[in-house]
Parts: sequence; structure tokens; C-alpha cells
Amino acid sequence: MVTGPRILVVDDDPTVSDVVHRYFDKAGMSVQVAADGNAALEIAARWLPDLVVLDLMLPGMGGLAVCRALRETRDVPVIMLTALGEESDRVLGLEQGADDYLTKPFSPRELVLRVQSILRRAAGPEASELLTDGEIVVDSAARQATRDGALLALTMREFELLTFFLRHPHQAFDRAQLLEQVWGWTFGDSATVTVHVRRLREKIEIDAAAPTRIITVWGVGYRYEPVPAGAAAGHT
Amino acid sequence: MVTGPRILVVDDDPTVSDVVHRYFDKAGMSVQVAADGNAALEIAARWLPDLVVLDLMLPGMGGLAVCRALRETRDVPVIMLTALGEESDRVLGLEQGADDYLTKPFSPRELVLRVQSILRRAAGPEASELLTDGEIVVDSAARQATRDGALLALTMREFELLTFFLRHPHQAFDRAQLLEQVWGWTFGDSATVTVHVRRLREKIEIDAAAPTRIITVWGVGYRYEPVPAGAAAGHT
DNA sequence: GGAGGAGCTTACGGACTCCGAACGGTCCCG
DNA sequence: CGGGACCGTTCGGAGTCCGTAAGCTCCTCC
Repeated sequence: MVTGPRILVVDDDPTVSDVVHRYFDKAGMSVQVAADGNAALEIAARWLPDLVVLDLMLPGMGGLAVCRALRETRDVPVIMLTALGEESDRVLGLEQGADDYLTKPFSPRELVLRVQSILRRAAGPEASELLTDGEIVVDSAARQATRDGALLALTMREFELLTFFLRHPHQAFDRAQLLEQVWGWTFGDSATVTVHVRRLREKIEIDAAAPTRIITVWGVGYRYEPVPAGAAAGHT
Repeated sequence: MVTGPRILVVDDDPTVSDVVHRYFDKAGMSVQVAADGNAALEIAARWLPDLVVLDLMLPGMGGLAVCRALRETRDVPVIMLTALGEESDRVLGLEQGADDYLTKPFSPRELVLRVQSILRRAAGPEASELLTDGEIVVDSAARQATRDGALLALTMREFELLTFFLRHPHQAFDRAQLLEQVWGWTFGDSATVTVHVRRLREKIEIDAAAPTRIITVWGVGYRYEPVPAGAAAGHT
């Protein structure tokens, strides 16, 4: 996955940058780490990151100065990390043009979410996408799914699971993969997947006991199989 | 983008004007910066900006004097920037004919939103845009909303929230997105959104406890669903 | 055909989300 | 200065959803 967005992390504390590094990796992003302002500017000039995560407290050149220098050469989004209670610094950071900020200690997961949100914003308005499979239509923008025009009451997990399957048909995934792709987990009980697949089947399959869409691949996991183009039906 | 509206920024602090400059650029507007009152008047006379962002605290000639001088030659909208707590100054500023004001520190995003709002208002009655959904009609220029012809007493936030929803129907937004799009915040408590949605529902829904327009999307946020074209009714 | 493992089904308690109401603060007006 | 409007926050409560556990069925391989 060399094609993911490039993130530059600037922090002199290795325990912070290491954790953040791993989380970004998992989210499919490329990461470089700089320990001080000079290294940051150097990497930024050469590597052209899509976003910069910047600690406000840096040895030598301060975080604000780095931010300003970054913005001079290129219009790259910046997320600032500030220590708790440095209210004035935070305000200053926002005025300097930081696109967002987080106060330490922060959750790595939240950082990833904010980064994705900002990148999405920079990418422009997302096209409202319609995923279809036979009589089932999923509107990812509206976050609702219909079957024969009737609304399907899917919960959030079920909706995301279905969306993922529709985007990756004809391909088998084991439970660990689904847990990571849909839940965003890297650990956890795979039984969770089993239960949610069952609940989803109950809502989208004609007969949940004899599924035709979410196929069980024995010893592996599951595979989504769209209905053939000119299939049985009797619908419309 | 040479065709965008022209904004003149008057502030002696480069860290402020630079940031503001970039944000306006991103919004597709042309920007000129003046560091003091004399430069401001000179540029204004030559360049004829569509709007002026004016710091109240200026070296030499004060912001109020600049504002007065600007208004003498041409009726250009002015947004004032005031330091926190300068209550009297702000009042004075509004009396001098400022169209809006912001207290420092402010969010650049919010400034852009206010500028766009004022420009839209100043664009004249030709842009009198009518947003409608069933028996609800919103006149964005007049900043008035009616239901069955009766005026709806919406506050500013409620009005802007409703306007945003009407412009983006059938699409689910999480609270952070609404906070950014409507409030102009990139941080803050998402509960704010919840409460305003509730208060707006109280005014536009038949039964606020069973909303049919502002739908809550569990685990995500809200979605606006206009009434179907040939729906039930019994109105008029 | 039997044993073992993998998947299915159900039930339940806790966690989370949303709602509704009330509170305190600020600004505006009389 | 007192009252009102609007806004952002907070808190309790109710409802929903989710993950886990436990027993069961089905498949596979010996």
C-alpha cells in the first residue's frame, strides 16, 4: 500500500511518534517522522506530505515557527498537538492556520479519524455513491439501504458491513480481515463478526438459513456474491 | 480565480493577515492586505474591494476613523475585528456602520462564513433565492422562513442550520461536519448540534418527537429528508 | 460412524447514543 | 438595572446497539 496519503509526524518524544506511526500504517497511510523542526522542514520539502501532525513543544525551533515555515512554501494541512491547559497556545495555533488540534494525552484512534476527515475535506465534495445488487440499493451518502424500494432498518455496523461487501464482491475475507476493515480493530473476538453477519443475513437474505449473497467459506470466512444480472427474480 | 469577490484585509499583525489571506484564497476570493489606515484607504480607492475586514486596533489612524473614511466615499461592507473585552469599542464600531464584527481570537473559518453571508446579502434582491420543502419556504436573502405562509421565528443558528439542510438533502452528516459547515468550528462540543437540532425540530416538525424531516441516523448524525413531491398534505 | 473443529443461533448485560429539560452566561433592549 | 432572547453546556433517563458467552448444528476427516 504505497499509494496511501503521506503523513509527516513531528514530535521529539519517540513513545508518541511510534504509536502514532503504527496507527497510521494500519490505516493505510505512509508515515515519516521528524524529531525537530529542521528535520521536519527538510522532509516536508523533499517528500511533499499530504498532511503534517505537529507537536507544539519542540526542541530548538518552536512548533508555531515550523507551522509558519511550512505554510510559506506550500498549503499543506496541519494538525497541532498541544499539552493540556495551554489555552493561549491553542488559540495561537488556530490563528496560525492549523486546521485542527488535539490536546495531549490524546487517543491515536481519534487522531486518525481527524486526519481522515481533513483529507476528505481537502479532496472536495464526495460524489454520492449508489451501490446496487439486484433489488438491493445502498446510498452511502444518505446512509440508508432499500430492498425493492422498502427501507432496510440496518444498524451502523450492519450498514458498514454491507457496504464493504458490496465494494468487494467475489472475494473471500477471513474474520480478522473483516474485523480490521470494517471495525477498525486489529485485535478482538472474531465471534463478533459471525454474529453481525448473521444479523445482516436476517435482513438482506430471502432465507437467512440458505444465504445466496453472504456465502460462508468454510475454514476461511465469508464471501459476497451478487445476484447474476438476469437472474431468477420475479421482482420489479 | 480572478473573478472572485475582492476582499481588503486591514491588520498590522502579519500572522493574522497571512492566515486570513490563505483562507480567503481557498474560498476563491481575491485578497489585498494593508498594514495601516493610510494604506487601506489608498488601496480601497484604487482597487474597489467588495468587502473590508478591519482591525479596530491600528497604528496611527484608528480603525474607527478608517471605517468612517471608507464609508464616506463608498458604501462598502465592513467586518470589524476587535480584541476581547473591548465592549465599548465594538458598540461604537457597529454604530459607525460596521456590518458585522468578530472578537479575537477568532476562527478563520468562521470569518470566511460571515464574509460569504454578507456578500450574499449584499448581492442584492436579484439573488433572492427561495428554498422550499413542502409547506416550508425559506427566503435566504430576506433571512425569513415561513410555514404555510406563517412566519417561523427562527434564531440565526436555527436559520442557518435549516438552510444548510435544505441545500444538502438526502445526505447524512455527523455532528462534527455540521459544526464545521454551519458553525465554522473545527473543534467544540458536538452536543451543541444536538440541542439546536432539537430546537429546530420543535419549530418545523409537526411532531418533534416523531420527526419526518430531520432524521437522526443512529451512531452517525442527522439527515434532512424533504417531504415527497406528491405527498399526503391536506394543506394549502 | 464417530470425534473434533468450525460455524450457527440465541440470550443477556453493559456500553453507548440520543433525547428532553434545565441551567448559567452573554448580549441587547427598555 | 432588570428582563428577555439566544446560545452553549450539563445532567438524568430511556432506548438502542453491540460484544460476549454458551449451547447447538453442521461439516470434515479419520
